[in-house]
Order: sequence, then C-alpha cells, then structure tokens
Amino acid sequence: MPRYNPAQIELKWQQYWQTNRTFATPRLPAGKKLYALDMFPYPSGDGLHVGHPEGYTATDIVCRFERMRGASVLHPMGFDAFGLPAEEHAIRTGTPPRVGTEKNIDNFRRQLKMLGFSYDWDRELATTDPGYFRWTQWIFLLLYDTWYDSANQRGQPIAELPIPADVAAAGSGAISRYQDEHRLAYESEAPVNWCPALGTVLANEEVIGGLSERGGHPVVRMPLRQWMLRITAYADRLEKDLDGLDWSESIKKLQRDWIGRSTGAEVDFFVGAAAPGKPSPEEFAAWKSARAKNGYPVKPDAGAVRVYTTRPDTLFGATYMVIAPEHPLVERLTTPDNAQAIKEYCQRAATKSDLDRTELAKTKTGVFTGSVAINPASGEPVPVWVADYVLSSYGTGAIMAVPAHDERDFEFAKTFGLSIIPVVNPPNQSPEDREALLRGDRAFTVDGIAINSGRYDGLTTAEFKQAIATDLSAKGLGRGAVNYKLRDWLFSRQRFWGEPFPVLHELDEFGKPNGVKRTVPADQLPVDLPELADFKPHGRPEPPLAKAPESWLYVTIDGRRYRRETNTMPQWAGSCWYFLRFIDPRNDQRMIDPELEKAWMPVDLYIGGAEHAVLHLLYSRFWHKVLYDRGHVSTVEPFQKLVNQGMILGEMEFTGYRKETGGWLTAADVKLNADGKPTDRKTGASAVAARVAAEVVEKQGEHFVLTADPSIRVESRAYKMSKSRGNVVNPDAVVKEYGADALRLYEMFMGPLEATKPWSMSGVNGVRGFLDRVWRMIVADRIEGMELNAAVQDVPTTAEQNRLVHKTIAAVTSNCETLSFNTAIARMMEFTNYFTKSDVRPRAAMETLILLLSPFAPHLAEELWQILGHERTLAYEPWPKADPALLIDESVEVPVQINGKLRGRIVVPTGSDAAVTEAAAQTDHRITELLGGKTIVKVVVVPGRLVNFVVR
RNA sequence: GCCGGAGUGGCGGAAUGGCAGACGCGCUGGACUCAAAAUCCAGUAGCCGCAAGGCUGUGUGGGUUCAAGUCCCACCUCCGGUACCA
Repeated sequence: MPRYNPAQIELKWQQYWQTNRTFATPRLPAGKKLYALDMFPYPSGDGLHVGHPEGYTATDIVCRFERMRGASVLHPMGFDAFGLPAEEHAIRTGTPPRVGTEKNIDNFRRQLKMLGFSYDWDRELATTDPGYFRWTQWIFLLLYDTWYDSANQRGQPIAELPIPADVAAAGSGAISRYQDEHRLAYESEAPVNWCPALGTVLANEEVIGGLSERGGHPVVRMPLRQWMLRITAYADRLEKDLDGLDWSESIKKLQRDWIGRSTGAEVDFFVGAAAPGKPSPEEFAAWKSARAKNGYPVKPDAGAVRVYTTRPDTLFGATYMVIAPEHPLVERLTTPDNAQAIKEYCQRAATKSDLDRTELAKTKTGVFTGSVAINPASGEPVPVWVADYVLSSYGTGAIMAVPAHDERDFEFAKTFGLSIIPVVNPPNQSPEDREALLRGDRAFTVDGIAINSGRYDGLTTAEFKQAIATDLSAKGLGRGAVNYKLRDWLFSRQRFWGEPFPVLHELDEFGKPNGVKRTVPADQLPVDLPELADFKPHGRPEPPLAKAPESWLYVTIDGRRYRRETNTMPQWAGSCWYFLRFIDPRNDQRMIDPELEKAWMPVDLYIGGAEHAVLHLLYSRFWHKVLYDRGHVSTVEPFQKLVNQGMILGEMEFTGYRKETGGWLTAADVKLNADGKPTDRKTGASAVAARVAAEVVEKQGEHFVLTADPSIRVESRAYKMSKSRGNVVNPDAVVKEYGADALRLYEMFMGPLEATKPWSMSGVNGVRGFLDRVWRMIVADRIEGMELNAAVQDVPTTAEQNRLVHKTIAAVTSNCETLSFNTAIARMMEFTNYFTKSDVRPRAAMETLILLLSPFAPHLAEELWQILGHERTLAYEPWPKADPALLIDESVEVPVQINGKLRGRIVVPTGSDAAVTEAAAQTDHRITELLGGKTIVKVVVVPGRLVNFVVR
C-alpha cells in the first residue's frame, strides 16, 4: 500500500512556484484586495520553532483561499534581524553580527520555503538591510521634526510650533531649546532601567518584576541621558482608536490596561512659600485669595505641592501627604532636624532596584520631612512624608493620602501612627463594617455617601467628584484631570547591533558636546554601522559605538566639528513599520509610494503570538499615527484585524501514582500481559496508566501492563517547549518524516487557532494517514503512481454524492472565512471516508475536494491536480461554489422528546410545517405507546428540529 | 490581590438554547500475512441488561426554560496577564 512521497512532490512544486513566479503580487490590486501579514520572525540560531508555522499556515490558507476567490493578495515575509542574541553570539564567536544574522536568515528562509508558504519572496526584507533601516532612520527624523498639537490632537511640523513671546525674546538658543522640549523624539536625563548584565538600558515594557525580559537579569534605576519618544502624547488616541479595530477584546484590554487611562483631579496643597516648616494661617489665607483671583496655574507656584487623585471626593479624609523620593521639592520641604534621615532614605531608594522594591512592597517605609501642608478643603494641617510607595513617574509624583479609603495609605498610616478619618459611608454595611469604618480598622475603597465632608455630606461619590472638581476649579485650587500609566518610550540602547541614530552632536573647542544637535539630512541616509572589532559591552553605560573609528565618529560640516550619536535604536524600531515597506520594498526614493500605500493599506489580517500584545503592537500603532498626522500614510490604524495564535506546548506527559499513598507507580503495580502490550481499556485510565507504568519499568527492559486497580490515578499535563525539558519539536524533523503538508495540516487540525494546545506526534501521523487516503482515493495502487485509480471515472455524481460535495464546499468555505480550520479539515475527512468506500468516484467530485484541500496541503493538491490531467497550477482555479439547493436533504430526521427526554425519531419531508411534524410524531407507534394514558399538556414543535411532548 | 480566558470520553477537540461527544489519536476485535509493519472492516462516555432497552452524564451548587455544555447567580480548579499607577 503506497504512501505518497512528500519529499519528491513538495520540492517539485516549490520549484514550480518559484520558477513560474506563481505568487508574484500585482503592483496594484484589481478588485478585492487582501493584505495578510505574519509577524516576521527574529532569525535565531535555533531555526524555526513549530510555533511559527502555526500562524504562518493560517495566513497562508487564507491567502490561497482568497486568491482562488479572485482577490489580489499581498503576502510577504521578512526578518526582524537586529537584536541582542545575534550580538551576543557575535561576541562569543568573534564573528561580526551581520555574518551570523545572514546565516540565520538563510536557514529561516530555507525552512519557510520548505513549508510551501505562498509568500511573494521578491518582497523579502530584513530590518538590518541598509536599504531598509535607511527609512527607519528617516522615520526617526520625522518624529524628531514633529511636535504634538494637543489643541488639534495631532502631530505637526516643529517649524509650526508656536513660540511664546518670552521665549522668542530670549533669542535663537531659547527657541531651539523650546522646540527640543516639544519634539516627539527628545533627549532626557532621567532615571532609567539599566541592566548591567546586558550592558544596556531597557524600556519599561522590557522589565518584568525588576528583571530583564530577556535573560532575567537584575535591572537597576539610574539617571542617564537617553533618547525618548513622546508616545504619551498619543495615549488618548491609542486608547480610543482601539474601538474600531477587529481585535479580540482581551488584547484590546491588555492595551487599554497598559495605557492605563484614569480620570480624577489635580489638587494643590499649600506648604508655604517659605517652607520648610509649617505655614501660618495668615499665609494660607493670602495664598488662597491670590489663587481665587488669578486662577489655577499651569505649573504649581512656589507655595504649593500638586497631587493627582482619582478620588477627589475623599479630599476631606486626606490626613497626610506623600512625595516620591525623587520629587524635586524633597530638599526644600525637609527641615534641618530631618535632613539626615531624608537624605539617607532618598539615597537608598535611588539605588534600590525595582526587584528590591517589589520584594519589600509588603512593608511600607518612609520618613517625615518636617513640613506640614494645609488641606485645601478642610483647612487642617497635614504632615508631608517621603516614601517610595509613591512613584515619581506617575501623576505628579506626590499624593494626598486618604488612609480610610486606600489600602496603601491605610497600611502606611498604621505603620507610622497617622490619623485616619472616614469620609465615605459605604452602602449595605454590616454593623461590624460600620464599627471598623468609624474606628479606622480597615480601608473601605468602595463608593458610597460622603460623611465628615462639610457641606458635601450626603452626596454620592459620583456627585461629589463632579462638585468638588467644579469648586476647586472656581477657587483656583485644582481641576479635573486625566492621567495615564503609559510612560514615554525609552528609545536608545547601548548596544552595537541596532540602527544608528541619524543625529550629530556639535562639539566645542575642547571637543565636548555643547548641547547643540543637528540631524543627518535625509538624502544622506542611511547612517550605516561602522566596522568594529570590539563591540562588547563593558558594564558601563558608554555605548560600543563610542569605540568606532574616528572617521565614522567625527564629522565636520561648515567648519564645525560634530560627534555622532553612539546609542542605537531598540529592536522594536524596525518592526514598527515593516508592513509598510513590504508594499514598496525596493523604492529608493521614498519610504513608500503613496499610490501603493493607499491601494494596499491597511493590513487586513495580522496573525502572531500574544506576547506582542502590548509592546510591538502599541509602538507600531504609535508610529503609524505620527506617519498619518504627517501625511505619509492614509489610514489611522495599521492592522484592521488581529488574531493571536495560541501557544503550542510540548507532548503530553503522564504521571501515575497511588491514590492512598501518593507514591509513584512501580513495577509491583503492573502485571505482564500475554503479548506484552497495554490492552484493557475497561480499567478506566489503564491504557494511559499502563504507558506510565511501562515507562517506569521499561528501564528494566520489559513491557508490562497495568492490572485493573482503581486506586491508581494518572495525571497528564503538557508543558511549554524548552530545551531544558527536552520536549522541543523540530519542524525539520517533522517535515522529513511526515512531509510539509502533514505538518501544516496537523497544526491546523490540533484545535482552534487561538487556543493553547499540546503537540502530539501520533496526531501528525493521523493527518498524514488522511493525506495518504486522499492520495490512494485518486491514484492507482502502484508504487510507480501517477496513474489514476480505476475508481475515478468520468461519470455524473449521484444525487447523494452531490449533496455531500456541496455540503462540504459550504462548510469548508465558511470555516475558512472564520479561521475554523480544524473543523474544515474534519469535513474533508468525512468526505474522504465516504468516497473511499465507493467503487465509483466521479472525477468532478475528486477535483472539488482537491481544490478545497489545496490551501491546506498545497503540494499534494497540486500533484493530484496534475495527475487528474491539468497542466497549470491550481493556485488561481476558481474556488468551488456551493449550490444552496443541494444543501438541503429531501427528508429530515427529527428527534421526538417526551418531557425533554429523547424517546424516538421520525423522518419527515424537508420543509414540513409544525402541524405535519407533530402529526407524524403522534402517529409514530413507539411514541403513541409511550403517550398512551397520559395527558398532553403542551407540544413544542420546532419544524425540522424537534418535537417535545409535555405530558402529565 | 486585581483583570482576562478556559474546565466536555483514556487524549486533542465538535456542537445558531433543540438528538452531547463530529473529526482525529489511542484502544479492542476481525480480515490480509509464516510473522510483523502497513492497509482495510467493525466497535469504542459510564453503569445495568443475553437483547430490546433503561438509567446517569459537559468542574461544583442553585436558578430561568417545554428544553441548558450553551443563559443567570454563587463557588472551585487550571492557564495567561498584571502588580504600590494614588
């Protein structure tokens, strides 16, 4: 019984597609267009993982399906090739990163071609190509040239930034500094996440629980000059525009949570212009009346500390304040007798890594500054503390603390014995709750009715929030405000293998940067990486490019000396816009031709792993919006539909143990069977348990089988694939043994695309068996093959066959539309099971199946198509159409229930109405028997569906 | 803690509120074979029964409905994300 030989036919068709440029993209779409995009891989040294082909096969099926339905399809592939692993490999081996990267790309390309994806390989690109990163640098220049006009909610050219009169009066230096403060790309000296082990700073998004996302090394905070991108300016639009996207709600929510929009109010607390210490009532009164007259200032005046709160309704319960250790007013608010303690505390906080902060989060620490502020609502004095539970980077870096209604403030107040005043009375409280509230035993964070709040008493939380915002605003003491968790994007890295910044720093006569910058003109891009023998990080924040040859590092323009920026861009940069370049990959005049951009954007289907739910997708959307604002792209959002493929876990692992003792199974638990195989399925989990047991005793070189022992329990679990666990599946090996079509088909058959699911090699073997059956259904049973099976004949399909053909067409078509590939495959299996039993297999029916199967198993389908006598590829054959009339059978079987329990089945002509159906059910003799002597209370008839007699 | 998602045979999984378990794996029996593999045929949720058939079943406990895997309420478990964001 021949199995078809995938090794031969797969290579044959891959070469055919390449030679005939079968999947070349039209320059412009004609009719319906489909831009289907895969998240391009980072070409690691390990080669493709079985997780990659899952998403790639899904998009490939959609592309092949839509081509056959007449769509113009853009389906490109490329490589996200800058990044740390290549550089680290280069350091270990002493070869330049470009060499290793190219080798890895070659391997990835080979593997991708081996799987028969219908990419337009003419559009291949890598982020490391100078012809590509030239435009990455160009977009950076655009960001640098853009400021965010919040009044109009859009990015504008920096030349159009209105300059305030006082700045203009101060001269050109002041103007350029003012502009620099407003650019979307700016330099800033701020505490950043420095990872000594990796020798680079990291974005907030790359730090997880105080450790680097890559490698898990400790990260500490330290101030450094860094390039930042003002993504916060777009926070509002990044959140709002999610609404119109066809993404899963869970991914949208992840993005919303990351952006972290909250609404509340800013409030200024008076600390006295002559702080530290305690302001006098007279001072406070004077300040208040000045505020009432002049209104709420953009920046707090010298006498005030500004806080942000989401609960302005609890203002009367603010019994103390906390400012972050990095807050600029720390020093000014510290009284001499507290100076030493504050200084020590702040120093400790500064050197504390995020990890330390997380670990110590359980106990609150802090130091009193000695200063007292005045609660603007109650007029009561409140002490000002410094504590690291307040973050300098969120809100204003200072809070009003309301221990009665905030867990953290409560804990702090308890630790340091600060007063707790309840100001919200929660609804439906028990007497115990009431007691706890009044005694300050617990923090009540829920909404309720205001108490202890002067004339606001009795208001609900929502009413109070509105009223207080209005009142504060009228008195010039505060205003309603919106805040985001999102921080500006730290955009520079101290590594070699990344895009250089197209920026030059002007040097003074001593060769030191004087603070003046200029950009490399767009027509001189790209700024390429220099040849560098030593690009090792050395644990200090000075980037490797600082060791570049002087010819690269220094530039003289108009007699002035400049030093190049030596930081490089993070790996995310290249992936922020690659989908645009795929549309026009070889254009050396511009980033993208506007005509092509309009024709192909947006991406209609984007499939990739959920690990990019925030980072890549957020960054990419941000860049796209800037490009949109500046008129370079025509869509507000880049990715209309996003689907996250689920993770593929390793093969299921089984463990068995005794219920009573919890001990592991041993040889004593199993008994040898006659033929030495697991046999008895009557013993519940025995087959699996036997496998477990057999593995235990296999070490002794024998096979055993389990006795029927109910005390034995078996547990199964699948784990993430990892080298250390040794459960990694290599696509090369799978293709070698089962063929690319089997791998593709199996990954689609495993379960829903978005679900996490374990690998099963016998499952691969199962779908391979299906492909073999399809082959034998059509091809003669001879090793030499290539001859039609005698059962395949030019005869008309019978009515019954025809209905199956059309039902299969309808099901597979709709399943392809909804990406339910597992059920589509099941339907094709049913089709095959039916026709292999038949001695006559009409050629037309066989051809239909091959067309339906072709997006899934393209090599086999092409080969069978050819054997059926077609000369050209089936890639553009019209997709079969289901005839609606043939989807309906002449008669239907309808279940009959009595009191909701299935009691029989009747067959009625399709389209029978309720009365006919009910009559048929009544006359069915079994039903008649069961209904005898009972009173029918009600009859529910759903025509074509079911009959239910409710009886008494 | 908080926020998502999911719990269905021995396993992966199907199922617009309308016959639970499609399809595949595994297993059992049979055919072919000296034998094995491959292939083909039949069976396969559990329990009772020679059978016809009956009863029980979609994490647990309630509820809505003629009818619940599906809808509502409470809870349990697992997976993923996130964590002093005021």
